[in-house]
Amino acid sequence: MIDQLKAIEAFAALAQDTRMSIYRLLVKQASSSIRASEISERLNIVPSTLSGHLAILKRAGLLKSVRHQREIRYSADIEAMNALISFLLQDCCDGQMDNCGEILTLLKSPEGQDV
Amino acid sequence: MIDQLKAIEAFAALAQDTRMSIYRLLVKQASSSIRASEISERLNIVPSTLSGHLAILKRAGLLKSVRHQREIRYSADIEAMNALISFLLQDCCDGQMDNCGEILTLLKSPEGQDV
DNA sequence: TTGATATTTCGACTATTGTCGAATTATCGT
DNA sequence: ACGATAATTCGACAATAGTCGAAATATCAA
Repeated sequence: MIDQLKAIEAFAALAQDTRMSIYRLLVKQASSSIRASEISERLNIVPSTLSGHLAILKRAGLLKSVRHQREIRYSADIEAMNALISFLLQDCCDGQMDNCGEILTLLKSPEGQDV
Repeated sequence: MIDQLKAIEAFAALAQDTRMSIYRLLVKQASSSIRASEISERLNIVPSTLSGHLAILKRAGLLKSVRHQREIRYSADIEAMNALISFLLQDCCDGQMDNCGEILTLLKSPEGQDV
């Protein structure tokens, strides 16, 4: 299980508009990774700025990266998202998850739409 | 459904040690609320500092508060946590939630423990 | 090796954040 | 109305964060 420090680092990484956009772009693609330069073009972020944000997201454990020739390809780490959500829920209602039943019901539906 | 701006505000609220501790304390209690002064004592936060943090958490929609005589009682808004988690998952894997199946499996188990 | 492309590091700048003590506002009991 | 208690607002301070351009590093193609 993830600890509070690690969770805060991940939330901080997501609590910024540019980074959230990067992360969501990658989450959307799931397993298929994207070149840094393509992210730069698609979201209109200058390379040096992007590089900093990618480093923060990666240090927070939210992204994985693989060097592929001259490019570096990034992808979202879905397991990390998993761990983050679990952290939020872990002590929820002091273990009486019945109280949080609505969350589980919601999450079981495919789109995750609201009640 | 919550939008990115609102989600970022919530994540930013949670991305800070003192606030995360406050939030987790309240989430643990679920429905039962806690006096501000009690939070102050239990987490050792000076009142003015606590007040600022509570305001941030509340503006982010994560807390509810009720005045009760001279005291103000705070509680976690579980629906908001719900919405936040849904936001993270909403475009996950471009709707092919099969790819994120592990998350759902995990969340269906009572404690939310790791795989 | 040279030139081209992809990405990162560095330094500078401004803006935002977290903390506290002191003063203020709100509510109560008498 | 008065004094006591609960919580918030305000001002100051140091610390951190986000952005960019310029320079540096890494990898490839010829």
